[in-house]
Amino acid sequence: MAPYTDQQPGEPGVTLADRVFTRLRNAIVEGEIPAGSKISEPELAAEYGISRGPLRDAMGRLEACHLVERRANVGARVVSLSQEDLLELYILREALEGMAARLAAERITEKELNHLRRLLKQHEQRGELQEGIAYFQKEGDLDFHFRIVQASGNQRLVQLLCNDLYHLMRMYRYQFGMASARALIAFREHGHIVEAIADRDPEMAELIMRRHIRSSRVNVEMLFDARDSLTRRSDPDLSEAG
Amino acid sequence: MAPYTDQQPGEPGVTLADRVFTRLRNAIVEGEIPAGSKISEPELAAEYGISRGPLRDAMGRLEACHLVERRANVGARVVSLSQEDLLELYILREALEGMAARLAAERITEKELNHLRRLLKQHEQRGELQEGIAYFQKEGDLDFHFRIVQASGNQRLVQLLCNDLYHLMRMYRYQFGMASARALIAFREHGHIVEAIADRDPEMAELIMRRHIRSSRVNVEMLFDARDSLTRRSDPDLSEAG
DNA sequence: TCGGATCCGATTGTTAACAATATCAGGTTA
DNA sequence: TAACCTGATATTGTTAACAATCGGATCCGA
Repeated sequence: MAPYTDQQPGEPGVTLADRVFTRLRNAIVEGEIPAGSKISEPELAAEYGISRGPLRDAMGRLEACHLVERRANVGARVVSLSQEDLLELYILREALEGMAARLAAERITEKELNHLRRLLKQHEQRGELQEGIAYFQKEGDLDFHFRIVQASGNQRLVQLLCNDLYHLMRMYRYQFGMASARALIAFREHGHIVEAIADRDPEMAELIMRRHIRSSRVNVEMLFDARDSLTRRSDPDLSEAG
Repeated sequence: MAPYTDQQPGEPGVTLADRVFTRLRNAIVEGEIPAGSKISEPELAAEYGISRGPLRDAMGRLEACHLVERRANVGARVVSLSQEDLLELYILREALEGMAARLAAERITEKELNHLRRLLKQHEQRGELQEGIAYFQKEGDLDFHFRIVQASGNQRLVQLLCNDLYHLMRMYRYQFGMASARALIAFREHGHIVEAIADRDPEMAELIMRRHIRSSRVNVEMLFDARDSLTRRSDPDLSEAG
């Protein structure tokens, strides 16, 4: 299981609300509860065999990590992912992970560095890259980014990226299924990032990390544009309807 | 009232939990409820004239913005601010607001630009700067940063900075009372930032904003170091005790 | 036929009582 | 004396019932 998912599914997790929160988050991220769908409190409570109290608690936390949206006296819905929002996420990651790479280059330990190298080697040997799909879908990519952020030593950075943003990224991947020819390129860029960090070159590490994430964003942007023009061609209504 | 506080104190705010959340957040940020103090649910509930349900809801939200920390079956405490944590916050701001300045330089409207210029002029005319204290304490500083972030047009950036980080910054200011000789310098730097944005120079805008925030951080760091060496001299225990 | 008011049903927000857990004081034993 | 166990107490987590609000269907009038 990915290191940034803070709990095994079966693991206790002190309180009822804790456990339900973790289960719900997984269910939402992996699409088991569809994006944009309404969530009924009594229904879900019954399904999980608890009362509405702890469920509402869990819902509150899900709202805090932007996985559900609530309106008073109306109810909660799973967030519906938009292209614009995904692009905004990439902007945030560019800023935050760029800084994380810089800090990592300053403070990383030899042990963490070796972890990183081993991770890259694993990715290489698994032969996942040639197939293209796996690197993104199996979240080897996020694993890598996660370790860099941890190496930054900035707890607030770790917390923000790993508790909120990465789960959202995972959700987008499950929903949009982002496989692309960039897998191999991305893998090579990861190598360059590790090199810069190993060289203790903060400037370079930040620069490459930012370029890396920006390239991902541009790639996604192009995919969206392509898809948009396709759907527009097959749904001619959209281009004229008033 | 500062534009990033999303609600007037007396304003309804649809639900009980909403109102209590806002009131509690203010009380904590302004130090009315002291940092590090334990929070008793029954006690607070009685004080605010509500039951524990909505109070717990509010507490959950406060936990989400890192203003209180909870441990299951033990209780909640107001966060206790540490120097390390404040420095971490500055790192985050450097990354995020640097990016915000870059985006603002790309997309700001003339209207927003005029707002910014007017704000600076107000700060100048009020003569708050000469006294040094006011610019930070009265939050003219945060008002300025807030507008830049808004001009970035990135909703996620806005949300993250204005709902969480700025409230924490305010809390630090109330608690540590950060007045410094940097007020006048900071004001001039704000001017340079607006210039870069007005020139539509994203690279420069980000550079200056980052340098601006980093200078604040270094300044705070020096203040801490000075204070530490002082207390160490007057509390000789600390330097030897095992 | 269309627009709007009104009622009904369902859902959410709130409350108060109940259960489970941790803290702390006191006593016991090595 | 110190460490450990034990029980009382208070606090939190959980539950189920109650109140308030919203959305939609129905009915009425123009």
